[in-house]
Amino acid sequence: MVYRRTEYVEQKIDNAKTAIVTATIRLITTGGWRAASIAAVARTARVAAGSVYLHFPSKSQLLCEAYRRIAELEVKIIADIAHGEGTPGERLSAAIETFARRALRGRRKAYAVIAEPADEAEIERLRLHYRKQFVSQFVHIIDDGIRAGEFTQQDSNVTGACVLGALAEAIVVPLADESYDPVSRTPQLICEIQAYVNRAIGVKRTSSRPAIQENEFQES
Amino acid sequence: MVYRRTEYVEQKIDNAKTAIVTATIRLITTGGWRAASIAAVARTARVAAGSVYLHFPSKSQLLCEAYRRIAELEVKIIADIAHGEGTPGERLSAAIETFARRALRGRRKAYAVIAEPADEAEIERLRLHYRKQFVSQFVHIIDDGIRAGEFTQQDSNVTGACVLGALAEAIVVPLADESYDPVSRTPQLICEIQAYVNRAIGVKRTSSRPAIQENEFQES
Amino acid sequence: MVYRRTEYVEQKIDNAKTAIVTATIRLITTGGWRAASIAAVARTARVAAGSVYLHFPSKSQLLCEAYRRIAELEVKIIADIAHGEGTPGERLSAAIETFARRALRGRRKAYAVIAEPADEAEIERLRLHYRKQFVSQFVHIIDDGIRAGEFTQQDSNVTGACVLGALAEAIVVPLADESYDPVSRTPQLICEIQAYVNRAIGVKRTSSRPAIQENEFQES
Amino acid sequence: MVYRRTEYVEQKIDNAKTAIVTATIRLITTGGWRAASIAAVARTARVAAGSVYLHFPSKSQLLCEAYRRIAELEVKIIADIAHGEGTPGERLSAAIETFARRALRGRRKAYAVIAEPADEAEIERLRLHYRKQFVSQFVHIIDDGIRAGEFTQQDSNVTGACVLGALAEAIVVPLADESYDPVSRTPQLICEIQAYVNRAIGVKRTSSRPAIQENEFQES
DNA sequence: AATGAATGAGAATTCATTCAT
DNA sequence: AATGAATGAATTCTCATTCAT
Repeated sequence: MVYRRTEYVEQKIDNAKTAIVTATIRLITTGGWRAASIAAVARTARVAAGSVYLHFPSKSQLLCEAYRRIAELEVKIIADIAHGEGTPGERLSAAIETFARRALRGRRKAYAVIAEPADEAEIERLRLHYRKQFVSQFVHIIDDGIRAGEFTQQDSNVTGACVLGALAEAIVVPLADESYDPVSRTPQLICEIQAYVNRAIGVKRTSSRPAIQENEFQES
Repeated sequence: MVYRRTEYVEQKIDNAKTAIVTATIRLITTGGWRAASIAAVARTARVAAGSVYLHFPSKSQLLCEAYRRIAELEVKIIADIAHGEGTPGERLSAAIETFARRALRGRRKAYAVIAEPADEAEIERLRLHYRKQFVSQFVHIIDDGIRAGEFTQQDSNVTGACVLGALAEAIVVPLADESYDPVSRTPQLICEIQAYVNRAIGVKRTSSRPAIQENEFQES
Repeated sequence: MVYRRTEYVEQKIDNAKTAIVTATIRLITTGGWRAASIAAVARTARVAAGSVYLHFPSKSQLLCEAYRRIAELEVKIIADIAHGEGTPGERLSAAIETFARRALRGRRKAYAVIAEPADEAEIERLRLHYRKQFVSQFVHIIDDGIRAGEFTQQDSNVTGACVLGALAEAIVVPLADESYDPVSRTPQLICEIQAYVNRAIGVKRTSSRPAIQENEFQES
Repeated sequence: MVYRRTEYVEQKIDNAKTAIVTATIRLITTGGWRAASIAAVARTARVAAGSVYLHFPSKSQLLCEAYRRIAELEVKIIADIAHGEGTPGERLSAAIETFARRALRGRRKAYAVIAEPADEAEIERLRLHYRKQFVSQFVHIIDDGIRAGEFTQQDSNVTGACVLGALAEAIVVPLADESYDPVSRTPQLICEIQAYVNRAIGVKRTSSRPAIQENEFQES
C-alpha cells in the first residue's frame, strides 16, 4: 500500500516535471528561447505558473535543464563515435554524417541548441560549454589521425572548431529558415561536407563507413 | 527660401535619424542588444524618446537599421576583396585574414552581429540574411577558383558556408568570453585557419598576399 | 511661450510626484505600511503603476520619501523649541505639549511614523534615525537644564530616550486603536505627562509656558 | 482501548500543534516574522504544510498563538513581581530590572514582541494588547505606591504607560541595531533607567532589592 | 489525521509605445 | 517636428491556502 502510494506520488512528480521540461523544449523548438516565458511554459504544460517553481528554482535553471536534455544526448552520440572503433578518417566521416542527419531531422531544436542566441546569460554559457564539448570530440579524432600519420599536421584545437563551425553553418543555420526543406538534398549535402572536411583535415584515405546513428536530433 | 527651408528640415531629420542610429550602434557595441532600449537610445542621441518614432515605426525597425549599418560595411569589405584583384587563392586568404582581423579587433561589434542574442525575432532573421551575404562572397571566390582550375571541384554553396562557419566558430564565438584576449594569438590563429581553408578548398598554390583591410570591424 | 510651457510641464511633474507621495501617505495613514503597495498607490494617485517609477527608482525610495515628508517637519518643530528661547524647563514642557498635541491630532500618521513597524528595512532604518533625532532634541534640553543647575544630574542620553519613549507609549501607541478618542482628555493627559517628565528629569521650577505650535501632526 | 486510542490521537494532535507553535517561535526568534512562512514552519516542525491547517485556521492565527506564547510569559513574570512581595518601590525597581535584563538577553525575541514589523495586521493588534498588559502591571505597582503614600499622587494609567515607553525606547529599540552590544552597558543602563523612573514616579525611598528573575527573555 | 503537490492571486519592476502639448 | 510624461501589459517570482490521495 505504502509502496504503491509512493509509486503514484513519485510518478506524479515526475510527470509534472517532465511535462514542464517537455513544454519548455516544445516552446523553444517552436518559437525560440523568446517563446519560453514561465506563463507560456505553464500553459503548455497545463500547470499553474507557480508550479514551475516547485520543480525549478528559477527560470534560468529550467531553461538550462531543457538545454541539457537536448544537448547532452547529442554530445554523447558524437562522443561515442569519436571514441569508438574505426580509423580516424572513418570516425570523422561517421561523426559528420551522424551530426548532420540528426540535425537535419531535429530542425529547429538543433538550431536552438547550437546556433540560436539566448537572452539568459546562463544559457549562453551552456551553449559555449556544449560547443566546446562538440569541438572536443572532433579534436580527439583529429589528434588520433595526426598521431596515426593519417591526417596532416595541424593545430587540432583550431581545426576542430573549424569543423564544428562548418557543420553548424552548412547545416544548422539554414534550419532557422522555416521554408528550407533539407530532406531532399541531405545525401549530397553530407557528402559535400565530408569531402570538404576530409580535404581540410588532410585525410589521406577517405572512408565510406556509414554512420552509426541516424535517428532524429533528440527524442531517441 | 522655401527650397532652403525644406533642405534644412530634411537635413535636420537626417541628422536626428543618423544620431539615433549612431547612438543605437554605440549602445549595441558597448553593452549589447539589451543595452539598446528606446530610452537609452534617445538619451544617447539627445532626442526625446517619442522622437525615435518619428523616424522608425518600431524599435525592431531601428535595431534592424543599426544592424544593417554594421553588417553591410563588413559584407562590403569582404565583397570588395572577393570581387577585387588577385588570384582566387590570394583573394580567399585576404578575405579570411581581413574578416579575422576585423572581428578580433571589433570584438563586441562582431559578436553582436554574428552571435549575440537579440530578443527581437527580426534581428535573428537579419542575422541569417547577412550570414548568407558573407557566404556569397566566399562562394564567389570559390567559383572563380574552380573555373580557373586553381581549386578542387566542389559544391561552392556548401563549402562557402563551411568557410564562414569555420571563421565564426574559430574566431567570433570565443569573443563571448570576455576574459579571452585574442590579440596575442591572432597571427598564428589566422595562419592556421588559412591553412585549414586552403586544404579544404583544395587551393593548389598558396598565396602570401597581405590583406587589403586591417582596420577595425566597423568604424572605417 | 517657452517659459510658460516649461512652467506647465514642471507643474505637471510636480503634481504627479506630489500626488503619488500624497497617496502613499494617505494609504499609510489609513491602513499602515502594508496598504501602500505600488498598485494601491497608483490607483489612489490616479496614475498608472508604471508612472510611479518615473518619479521614484523603487518602492523603498517612495516609502522613504513619504516617511521623510511626515517626519522631518515634526522633528524640525521640536528642534525649534529645543533650541529656542525660554528656560530648559519651559522648553521641555513646550516640546512635550507640542509633540503631544500634534500627535493627538495627526493620529494614525503619527503612529505610522513613530511606532508602526514597517516591512521595508529602509523604513525601519529611517524610523530609528528619526527617533534618534527626536531623542537628540530632548537630550539637548536636558543638557541645558543640567548645566544651568535646573535639572538633576543624569545620563541625558538615557533619559532623553526615556522621555521620547514615554511620549510614544502614552500618546502615540493608543492612537493605533481606532476607537480611542483622545481629544476630550487631551489637556489632562498632557499635564500628566509633563508632570511625570518634570519629576523624572528633576525639574526644580515647573514652567507653564504654552506650546508654540498646536497645529496638526504634518499638513501644516 | 477506545479511550486510549482517543487519548493517543489527542496527544498526537497536541504534540503536532505544540511542535508547530514551537517551530514558529524558533523561526521568529531566529529570523523574524518574515522567516515564519508556512513552508518553513512545517519543515521545522517536521509536518506537512497542509497539516498546519489542521491545527490553525490561518497563518495569522498561528502567528498570534506564537506571539501569545512569547508575550504571556513575559507579562506573567512582570505580573508576578507586581503582585508579589516587597514595597511598591522595591517591586518597581525589580520589574524594571527584570524587564530590562530579559529583553537585553532575549534580544531578537524581545524585539519581535515589542518592535519588529509583522505584516499580519492581527499581530499589530496583539502587540498593542500586550503592551497594555505590561502597562497594567506598572499601573498596579504605582497604585499600590500611591495608596501607601510612597509615590507621588499621579494618574497611574498615564505614568504606567510612560514607564513602559521609557523601557521600550531605552532598551528594545536599540536591539534592532544588530551591531549594538548591550551586555557591557547593561548595569549602568538599568541603574539609569531605575533612577529616572524613581524620580518620575516620585519614589520616596529608593530600594536596592534585586530582581527576582534574571533568566533569559523566553525559554524559562 | 496527514500529506505535499498544486494552485493562483498578487507582489515589484520594466519598457515599447502613445499622445497632449 | 519634437517632446517626454504617462501608459499598461508583460515579466519573474512568492506563498498562503486547498484538496485529492
